[in-house]
Amino acid sequence: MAKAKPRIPLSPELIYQMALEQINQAGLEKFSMRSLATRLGVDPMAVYHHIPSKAALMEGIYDTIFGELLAEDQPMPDHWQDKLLELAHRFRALALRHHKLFPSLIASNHIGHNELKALDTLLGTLLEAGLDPTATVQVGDSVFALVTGFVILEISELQNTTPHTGTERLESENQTDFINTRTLLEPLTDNLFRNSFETGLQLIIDGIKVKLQKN
Amino acid sequence: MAKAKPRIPLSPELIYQMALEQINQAGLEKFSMRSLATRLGVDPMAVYHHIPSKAALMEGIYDTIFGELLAEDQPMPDHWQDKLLELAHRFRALALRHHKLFPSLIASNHIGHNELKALDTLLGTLLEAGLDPTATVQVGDSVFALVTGFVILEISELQNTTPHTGTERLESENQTDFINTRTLLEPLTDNLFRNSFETGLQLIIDGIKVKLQKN
DNA sequence: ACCTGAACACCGTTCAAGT
DNA sequence: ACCTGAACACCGTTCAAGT
Repeated sequence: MAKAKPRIPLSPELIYQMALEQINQAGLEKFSMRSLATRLGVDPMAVYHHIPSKAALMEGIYDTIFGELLAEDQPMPDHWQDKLLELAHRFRALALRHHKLFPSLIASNHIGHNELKALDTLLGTLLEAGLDPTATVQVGDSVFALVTGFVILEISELQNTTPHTGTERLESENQTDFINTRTLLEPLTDNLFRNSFETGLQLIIDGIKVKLQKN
Repeated sequence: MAKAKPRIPLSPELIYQMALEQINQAGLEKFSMRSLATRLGVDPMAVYHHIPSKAALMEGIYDTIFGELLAEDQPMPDHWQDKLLELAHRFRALALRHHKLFPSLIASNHIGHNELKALDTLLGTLLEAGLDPTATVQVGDSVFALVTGFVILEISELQNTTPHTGTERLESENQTDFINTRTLLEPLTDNLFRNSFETGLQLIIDGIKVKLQKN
């Protein structure tokens, strides 16, 4: 439990890193400016000399993890479809890696530098595909919405430790209700959202192709 | 500022209603068990005799607002495409009506009775369209993810009072960066997400049609 | 320049007590 | 049965003081 005192003096980057570690280990609920200071081996208020508020700290953390998205070793593929899939998969991997933080990131309304960079890459990819400017923005929003929605869904299940749309939840309901949900869910077992994610991406890609043919 | 004392004694339903009113007026940040009690004209701890914890209170509120989804006067249309669009539009309207609450609702991992009911209706609609069971679940997840992601995006913008993906945000960045985002966003002005939402839904509907033709 | 420590105005929740 | 009020163990943040 004892933490080594930091040889290096405090810096925003170090603080973001330590905060991230703590959230990954103990969860968001246990995370506070005070508990972070304890982990840093420092007075509760020392952090305020580097970061003005808890809100600013959170935004810094969000931007830090978004930095992982485009800083990966693998190069981006050439074709727009592959590029789109690659971006989506990286986003999903990022979200699952930081699943304790992600819901609050999504709920936050601040868009950081690195998130903007990722969005720009997405828009560029759709332009390459041949969409006109208006369509690019609208499809870009759709892709972003789909991917964001999926990771939220998936993380929500992850925390529940119940498979898919709440099978346990379902059992507490009247046996004759939710007939569709019941009959459809039972045959399926694992990797449900992974498969749905791929299906959803393909759905949008097919939709884009329909859109491209119309022009 | 003075609140009338409740003639009716406390009940979970009354508490949910008052909590919802307070959140709509003052926002989630100002909302607390203590401020709620003040509004109810009651001791801070009185609420605990009806609802065991703040977490349970929030879940109750979430379920209350989901109840609005299927309790509307208009009947559901017949054709699966119209039904899907109707459900999506109702969900969006619900989310915007309760935009101060919705991000935390999305982040919450509990699925309530009324939310499950809405999901069941969605799955039934896709079955009617002619999808097989596996496809129904996967497409259902996709629709849910898309719609959820969109309202999150839209609410996030709403709170920013900056149009779309952060135009103000963009101005604080280096002028030569984010070239795609810059050139695409400038010609567009209002109702951006509304249009993107319709485009996204059409994208998925077209994708579903492609899927149906494959069988 | 950087960190400390007391203090302020809050939280959610427990528990014994009142009616 | 239903509500109260003091108390506990926390929060984020301000500010004057230390080195």
